[in-house]
Amino acid sequence: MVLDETSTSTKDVGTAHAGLEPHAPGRPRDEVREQAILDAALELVAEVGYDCFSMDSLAARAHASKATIYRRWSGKAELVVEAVRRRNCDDSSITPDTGSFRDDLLAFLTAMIKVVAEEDVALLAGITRAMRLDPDLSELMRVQVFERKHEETSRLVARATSRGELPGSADADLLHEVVGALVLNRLLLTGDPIDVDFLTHVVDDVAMPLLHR
Amino acid sequence: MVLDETSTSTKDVGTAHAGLEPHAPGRPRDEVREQAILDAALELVAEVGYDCFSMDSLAARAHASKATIYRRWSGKAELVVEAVRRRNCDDSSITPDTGSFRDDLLAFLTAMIKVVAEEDVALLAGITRAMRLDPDLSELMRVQVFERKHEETSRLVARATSRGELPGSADADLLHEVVGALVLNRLLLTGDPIDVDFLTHVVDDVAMPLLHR
Amino acid sequence: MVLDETSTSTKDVGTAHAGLEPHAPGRPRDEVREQAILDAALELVAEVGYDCFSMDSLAARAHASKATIYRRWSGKAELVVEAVRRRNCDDSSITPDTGSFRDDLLAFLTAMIKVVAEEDVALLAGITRAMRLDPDLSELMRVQVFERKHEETSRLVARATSRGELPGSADADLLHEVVGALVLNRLLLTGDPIDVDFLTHVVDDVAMPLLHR
Amino acid sequence: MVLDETSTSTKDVGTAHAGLEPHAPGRPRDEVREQAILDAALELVAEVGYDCFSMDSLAARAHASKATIYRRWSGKAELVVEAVRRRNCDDSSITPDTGSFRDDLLAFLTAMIKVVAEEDVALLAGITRAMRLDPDLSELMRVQVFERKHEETSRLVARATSRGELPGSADADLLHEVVGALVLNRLLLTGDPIDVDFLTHVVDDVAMPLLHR
DNA sequence: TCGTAATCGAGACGGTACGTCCGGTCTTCCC
DNA sequence: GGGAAGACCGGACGTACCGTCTCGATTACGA
Repeated sequence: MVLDETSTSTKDVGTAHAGLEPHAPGRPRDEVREQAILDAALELVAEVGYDCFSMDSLAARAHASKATIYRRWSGKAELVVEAVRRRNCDDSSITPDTGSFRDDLLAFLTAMIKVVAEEDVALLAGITRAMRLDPDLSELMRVQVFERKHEETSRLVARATSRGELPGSADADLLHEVVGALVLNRLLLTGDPIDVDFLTHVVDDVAMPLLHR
Repeated sequence: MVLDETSTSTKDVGTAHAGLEPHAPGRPRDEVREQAILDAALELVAEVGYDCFSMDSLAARAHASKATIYRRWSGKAELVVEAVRRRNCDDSSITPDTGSFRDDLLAFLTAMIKVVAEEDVALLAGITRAMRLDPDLSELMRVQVFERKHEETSRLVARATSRGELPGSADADLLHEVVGALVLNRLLLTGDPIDVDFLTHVVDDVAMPLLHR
Repeated sequence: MVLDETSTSTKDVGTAHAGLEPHAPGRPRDEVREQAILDAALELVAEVGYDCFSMDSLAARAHASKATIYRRWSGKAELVVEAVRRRNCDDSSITPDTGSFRDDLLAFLTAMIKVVAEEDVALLAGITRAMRLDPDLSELMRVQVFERKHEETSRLVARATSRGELPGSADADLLHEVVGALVLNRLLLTGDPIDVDFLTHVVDDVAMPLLHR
Repeated sequence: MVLDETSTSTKDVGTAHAGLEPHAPGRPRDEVREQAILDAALELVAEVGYDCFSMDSLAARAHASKATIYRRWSGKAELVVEAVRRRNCDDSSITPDTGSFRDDLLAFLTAMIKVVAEEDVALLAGITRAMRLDPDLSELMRVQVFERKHEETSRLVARATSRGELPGSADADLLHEVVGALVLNRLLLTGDPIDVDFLTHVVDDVAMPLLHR
């Protein structure tokens, strides 16, 4: 399975190199256990932070033994990175189309917030320091949490431009940068809630003016 | 001085009721040691993060005994909070006046960056998770790092408005929010350098358009 | 052998109830570590003395963690005593046979002194206080240092009695008690050297008169 | 300097060897404090034992500062020794005279035991190690605890000799050595109680036979 | 009547060791 | 292979004592 490729991560020793493997001796690993461990890892990072989460507590929460964990990953860092990478990405958020770019953007942001909220911000807060030490983890996290929305933002802007709602100079990248920054600012620094009022403020006071020149 | 008010922090017993205090018996606490400990604490939080810094390493770095530390603070949390609160705030940054609001803003941001940079971002990253658990610490940190610039930003905008450079509708609070968010975004999430190019981008692509409507 | 009984000392839980023990769960204790710790303890006691040796230095020298040490022994005293108890007891001191009881006794005491000397007296002095708090410890130490010689003393006296050198009333226990006491007196109280002159004095002025009535 | 004289303390109680001493400048030491400290030290040793009593607790109980203590004695051992040395030696133990040497000796030992018991043995045990490091201390302790009885023993023996109860060869020194050793042996090593049975054993099985040849 | 100098109680100081606990890893059982 | 249990090393924890130092206050001289 390709799964092995991902799971063994970076320093994969190259065990599963074919596909017709005659089936390794002994009992095969339980994929269910693997996923349970990764899920528990994400929960714990969100709850207590990267530095403070222990393999003991992970084992307890995932109902797995520490031996089972260390059989798959070499340590905490590798485990967390893979957990972040494999997060369930149900980007089922269909780009809305209300006919008005402003309303589309507001709807999109509202939907996004539901996904990012609490869950991600805790993860982000828990992993902030680790990110500063590991550029790969940093990049991964950034892409995971924010970059996914980039493409959709571009789609939204392009559609509005083609409809003549926005001028050709409208910069989707800038929009993405600024909106993302404002959201992050609330999430990590001020701690104020991310609600409809805030999003309306973002859209009307920042996004729209910027896109119209 | 108000400083005394703040410095005696949380557990101020309220002894200092005048200035003629009858003076406690025994050898007085050494303020120098206190400051050395707080300084070392900030360094350590910046270097290894809140969760990973140990009282032993703090004692070693501050050339203090653990007893001396525990005599003043009950534990790590209390100590770090006070360390953050008492940081040296040499806000000697005189508001620049080049005649052009754009240049003033750019100069101001450039100066600000020199202060915030590295020093604060490491502290911020180290303390991010702790902030989520302690709203007071969060608020403290926010004020410490960002809020101080709020007033100065307002001054800048007011001057430009009175000179007719900016319209009366120019919103200094909005400017502060957006600029701060963009900087934070770079500091914590993307990790890209905060240089002149970036600040020019912020001023010309975001700040100026927003202020002119 | 009964030796095992004694060796597990005080806190023997009594698990070894046959040989088919159902076996404790988890990783078994490492006998090698145990021995390494005991060896290091004896070295340290010899080098810096009982009271100047710290559990930290012991852990460092034995390349063991303090947890490993405290898992087995409750403290320094208990540990050192077991180290002493388990040290290789090359009681190879063959009972001498010169044909004369007096000379046999003198030779025996001389040999004994070489073993007990310095090494044990320092330990004895260091542990005296601990002995007063823990009767088991006291008994252990007493047996270690003095009781071993009891049997041999008895043998010596029995042989002399059967040869007609000593009257049937000769009391080996009394001999052992008095001689041991005199030696201890010098070791701990007066500090005078335990040399041939002293031993001769003990034999001629005390032991012989007592045995002959 | 006279300072050295006073500061070396221990072995020099009566510096006031005339009354015309040039007199040191500054405030003279308070003899009352000195005695209060020594008294408190003896109390503490009796209550918690030599090794469990701390200089802090001593300072607290004597209402003295640690500086005051360390100004006079260099450490715990020296202090305790002086406390012992200076304690009220109501050697009022009138040498008994029952008409029989055996009964006199037994009565004397019984009286002696009451004095030495518990109080001294704890001190002895606690200080054993310190004694090994400081010969002066050792000698002091030895004289304090045992030597005082030497003279009385001699008197007893002399009287019995003159009465014809004991042969002229009776050796009082030997008696003192052996009896002292046997008592010490019980006190420190075996821990068995020092009761009438034991003293009778000492007198009848050891002392009497030795004195009669 | 001062000034000097050493005392006093109180307690902070840097260190060191304590015994406990936890984290990450390894090692044994048994299924 | 998998789970459970627990030993392993390392190291941080907070406490206690050590012996020294530093306060302000006190106390005796000698000027």
